[in-house]
Amino acid sequence: MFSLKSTKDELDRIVELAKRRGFFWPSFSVYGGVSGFYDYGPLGVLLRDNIIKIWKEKILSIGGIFIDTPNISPEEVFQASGHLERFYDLAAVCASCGSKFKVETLLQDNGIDESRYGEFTTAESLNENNIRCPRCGSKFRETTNLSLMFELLSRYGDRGNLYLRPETAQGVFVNFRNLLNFNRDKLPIIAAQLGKGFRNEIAPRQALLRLREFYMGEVEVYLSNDQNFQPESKMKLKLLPRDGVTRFLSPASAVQQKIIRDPNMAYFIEIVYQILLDVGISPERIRFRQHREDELSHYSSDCWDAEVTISGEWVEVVGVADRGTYDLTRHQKYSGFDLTSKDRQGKKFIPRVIEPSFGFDRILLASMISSYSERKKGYKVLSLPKRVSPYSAAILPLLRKDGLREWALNLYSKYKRVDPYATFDESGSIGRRYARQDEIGTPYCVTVDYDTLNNGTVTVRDRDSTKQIRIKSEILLRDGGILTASKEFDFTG
RNA sequence: GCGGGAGUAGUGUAGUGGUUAUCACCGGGGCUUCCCAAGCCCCUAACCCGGGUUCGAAUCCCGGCUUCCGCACCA
Repeated sequence: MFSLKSTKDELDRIVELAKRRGFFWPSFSVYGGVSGFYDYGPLGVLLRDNIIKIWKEKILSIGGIFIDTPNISPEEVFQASGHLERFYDLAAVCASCGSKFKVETLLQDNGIDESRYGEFTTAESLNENNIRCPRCGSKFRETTNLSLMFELLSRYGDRGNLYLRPETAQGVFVNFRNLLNFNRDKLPIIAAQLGKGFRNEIAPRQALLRLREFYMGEVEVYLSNDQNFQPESKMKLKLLPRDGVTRFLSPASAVQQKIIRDPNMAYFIEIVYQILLDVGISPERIRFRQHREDELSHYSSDCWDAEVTISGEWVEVVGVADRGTYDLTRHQKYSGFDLTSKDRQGKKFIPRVIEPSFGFDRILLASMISSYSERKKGYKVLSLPKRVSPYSAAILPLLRKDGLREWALNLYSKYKRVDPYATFDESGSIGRRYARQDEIGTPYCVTVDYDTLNNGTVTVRDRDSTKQIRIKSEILLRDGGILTASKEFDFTG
């Protein structure tokens, strides 16, 4: 997965810009920092919210509903989900070199049946069976739990521990009954949740690519037993199925050709693709890769990842997993609660679940990287889609004198009432201000100049072409502000 | 978590035992300027943290933290 890295690659460049301009910063840096955590700065918050809004509106547009459940969950949930079992790796620590190895792997490497796992939970048991450190050949000192879940110190009565959720999905599963009632017993249901997930990564790295606390948007699609979803568009996308042969197909033809087995999966792959394009990731950077059998997580029977190329690596930004009936079956078993639905004949069944799971921090990074380009002498431009950019417009006085500043400030305060996503800048030369706005992706700069004083017109500069038009300033003050007005702008002249 | 590199203003850097700690960009103020990081003047701002060696440490040593590269991990 990892490959060559140039001295100053695209990830480095974006991280440098992001830190400098206030998109994101490493957390707790005044105390030396803690790896795996990043703070969003003022521009990052706006950018992230815009990206999430696009996601949310797309999910709503296909009939989705949203819920919001706690970050903290009791042990029962993760016993049922299988996370406790799968997230608790036992590791052996070498007495000599201090290296840690998963006990499970050690057993495999020593040809010991893994079902005997329970016998090898202590360093003594490993040493007695002559299992030695693969690195230096020494004995093991101890075994420790490597938990990928954050466990809270506060316990939940005598019912076990509390954990920070490693995924938001479980909150949607345990609410299945409520969701079914809400939807008047009808399937399919598209139920989504935006929230944070927490994983105690061993080696978080590469800024927002691997965080310990991150924004997820998980969509749990409960399928009915008959009519569900069919892919529609003819848009072709890059597919890399398990056979390793890359194809360029629409999801619909991929189903016909049996590249994607299930039309529901294909439909959501299509939805995911549209969202990624809408937030500004260029199609050449996107592919959908099917997981290998041995790569599938404990709950899924099929999975297609949306991957984006960043600094020459393919990075997962969305996973579209077929979770089958795994989660509801488990929760029904562990809770004793009826989590079935009824088909038209009144027969009970547990619905199958398709899950598109979005990692917004990575999507944000991919969007920035994909939008980044340089003009002359290091002049940087973020060509983010208009609706994604932190600011919709910057209002600028050409000069600070002769009443231009006052005029611009007045326009700014009126403009903020129709569109609060605007900024004002009067420092430095006009060229410098255009450069600043280009660098943070502001699509339009509105400049108040001497003609404005005479006839109330302003210039509007387009970020991508740097061309300008002149319009009456009142046009900007209509509902929707500049993003609506811009539909009638023509910068080609 | 292991092994190896590296941590100096907001950003990128120079500095190999004694410097008012370099330079550039950014940022701020002023002059100028009727549209694309122009020019001139001024200013703010840094040696990751803790111990040690030394008369003296940004510099050498130890530990921690962070970061990068590789390995492992990424349910």
